[in-house]
Amino acid sequence: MNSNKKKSNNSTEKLATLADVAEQAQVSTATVSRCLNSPERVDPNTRERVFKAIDALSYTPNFGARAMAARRTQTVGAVIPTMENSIFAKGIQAFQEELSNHGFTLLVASSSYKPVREEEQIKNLIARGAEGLLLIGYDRNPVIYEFLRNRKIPVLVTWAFDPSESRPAIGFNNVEAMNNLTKKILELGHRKIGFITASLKNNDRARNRLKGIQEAMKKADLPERNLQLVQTNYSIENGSKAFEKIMGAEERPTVVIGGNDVLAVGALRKAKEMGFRIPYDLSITGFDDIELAQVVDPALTTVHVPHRKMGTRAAQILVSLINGEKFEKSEKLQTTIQFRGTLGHAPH
Amino acid sequence: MNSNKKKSNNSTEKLATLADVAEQAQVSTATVSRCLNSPERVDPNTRERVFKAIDALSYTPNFGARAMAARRTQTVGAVIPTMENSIFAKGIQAFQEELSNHGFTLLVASSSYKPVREEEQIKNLIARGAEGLLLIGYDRNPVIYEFLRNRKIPVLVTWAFDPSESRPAIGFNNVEAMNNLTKKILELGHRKIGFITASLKNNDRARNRLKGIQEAMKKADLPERNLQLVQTNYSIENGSKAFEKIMGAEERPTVVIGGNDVLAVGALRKAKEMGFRIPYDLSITGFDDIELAQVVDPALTTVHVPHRKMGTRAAQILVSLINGEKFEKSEKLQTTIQFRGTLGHAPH
DNA sequence: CTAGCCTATGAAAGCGCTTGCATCAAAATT
DNA sequence: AATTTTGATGCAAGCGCTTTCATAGGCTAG
Repeated sequence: MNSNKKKSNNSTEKLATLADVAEQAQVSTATVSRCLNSPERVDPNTRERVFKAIDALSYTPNFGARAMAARRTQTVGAVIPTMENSIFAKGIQAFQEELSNHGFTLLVASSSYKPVREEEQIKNLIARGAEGLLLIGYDRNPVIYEFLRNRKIPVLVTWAFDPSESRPAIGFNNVEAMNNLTKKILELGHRKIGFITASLKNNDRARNRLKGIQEAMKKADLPERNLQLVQTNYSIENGSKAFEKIMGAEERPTVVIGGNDVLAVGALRKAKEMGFRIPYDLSITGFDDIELAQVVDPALTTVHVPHRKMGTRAAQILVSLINGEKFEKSEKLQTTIQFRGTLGHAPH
Repeated sequence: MNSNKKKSNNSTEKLATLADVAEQAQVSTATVSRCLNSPERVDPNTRERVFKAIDALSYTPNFGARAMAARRTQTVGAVIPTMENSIFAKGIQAFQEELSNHGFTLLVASSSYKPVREEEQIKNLIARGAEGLLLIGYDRNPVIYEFLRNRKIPVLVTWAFDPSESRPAIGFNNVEAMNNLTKKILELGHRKIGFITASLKNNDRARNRLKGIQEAMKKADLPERNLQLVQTNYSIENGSKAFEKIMGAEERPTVVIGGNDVLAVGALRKAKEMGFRIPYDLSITGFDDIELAQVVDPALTTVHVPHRKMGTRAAQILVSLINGEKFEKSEKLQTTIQFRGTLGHAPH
């Protein structure tokens, strides 16, 4: 039946391809391709014919084929721990906006704070052609870094900046940020501290925040047992539970530091439920300064992180890395303490 | 934007391909491919050799090539209005989890509530091989639906259920949900209502929520002018501003309904700032029941939406649609009113 | 022993695009 | 008028994979 080489284009059967467009517009596929990728290189008349054909067939390019032929995808990937709360939302939003200014598309995936899942997602993004990767924090299996290095995929670490690490990063110094906050807390007379943190395992940011607290306490000659810490997953509910646990202990702290705002807000809620008057009976602090922090009552004293700026710069750096520009020095962003209503003097 | 620079030499050595693996393992590419896709069809000894080679070369498949050859991507796309607040987060999370149970990958994109942007994103997802699409709400350019129909891409509408629409959907009835809430509000004696909503344009959910309010008011013989409405973009800040505006009017309402929790929380914050005692002087309600709602003080009375369930079912339905199963009846999920602390009797 | 059937594998034809090189007519230069 | 340059286009070779079809042995059954 089909001895004819030219396939008759039955438009209800298959999707239009570049070749179909070419045929319809009476040009070669090369020309159609050029219309799409560098329109200025084709004659206006031809161009018009081609676009008309594209329209008529409601053709859309096939990304996979394009990527394969051009060996370029113009996409970068990001793996964030979670999308469920908005900790990363603002930064990623800015990242994405800036990326698109540079003609790149962002693919986001989330790892649920699980290293294995992160690894899967990284591979998946690579398979999908990500030309660069944004990763949160430094801490992950070296094998993965090696893998990425072999593939020559630029990686930018963010949400953290550690002067002792050499790989490209843009973020803030978690030790320092928490250290500053703790100093402030100690100045206010607090001597017993509770700390609700994410699991310290596989999480350099959480570990460094802890370190910041410990260093400040040490400097103030406070013994380690004055720090009571509980690890839990990030969620308001878990923050509440952790708070209960801390307050169930023999010697109650006068201040509870949340490893992030979500945890702190959970603690705050439970504290109010339990009848604590914040900040008179007890102080609470957070970290990140997400919207949540401004909305609770009293509003949360927290460490402000320049999310948007971080995202924007991250995009710029990653793009330049992809374009083969030389390794720029990692960038440290400044955090500030955002004083609001939940931090006060230690009760008498 | 690019290209006036010499391209960086980033590949002296190339990445391992299927062919490389084949050579290394002394088999044909067909066999390697089979090892990857249906291992049971190749001899255990051969298989072992192949996997050893894969490992040795740290080979990873190229998604684009695979997609092109197999004409199958096992991915679905979703376009949500925003990632910035967590309105869609929970549902999408569940959607994604269920999808991966079925061997599918999710690609998410956000439209910032802009139709044009949504259209772009839809095309982008299609170009990337999405085999099915999850879209929020019904309201969009028919051309887009037509486009999708031509391409035979199943589309599932969610976050809304409208009995008068015929396309597949899973969600809740926005009219009804808001109608129920309003009835409750009227029962409490309120007669003047403020409504802060997202822009009604291009947003059937917002329009239907409004409709729900109007119908309830009509039934109670309240004139239209008893409803004061302001449209704004979703953000806490905008909620606050809108609230101010409403309260600046001549006749103040005794209850302010937020089109969603984010707006309601903004209103609540401003209300407290302005000295209103909630709910004694004024009632406020939200919609969605996101975490935010539980955390403010007083906690927000809102319409609870079964986010996770919606996401999970959406995944199941979409997968079955992709597998060519026949159009199932759209599914309506039940919303409930979540009474908390911000709704009370109208001040006398 | 031979026909018939598996099973494990390979050869090769695409999938839909980009791009280097070749071509050719028209414009610019001599 | 002859030559060179330029601009617009086509040809065809891949890009890295899957999959049909063919083939070669090894078994089973008669």
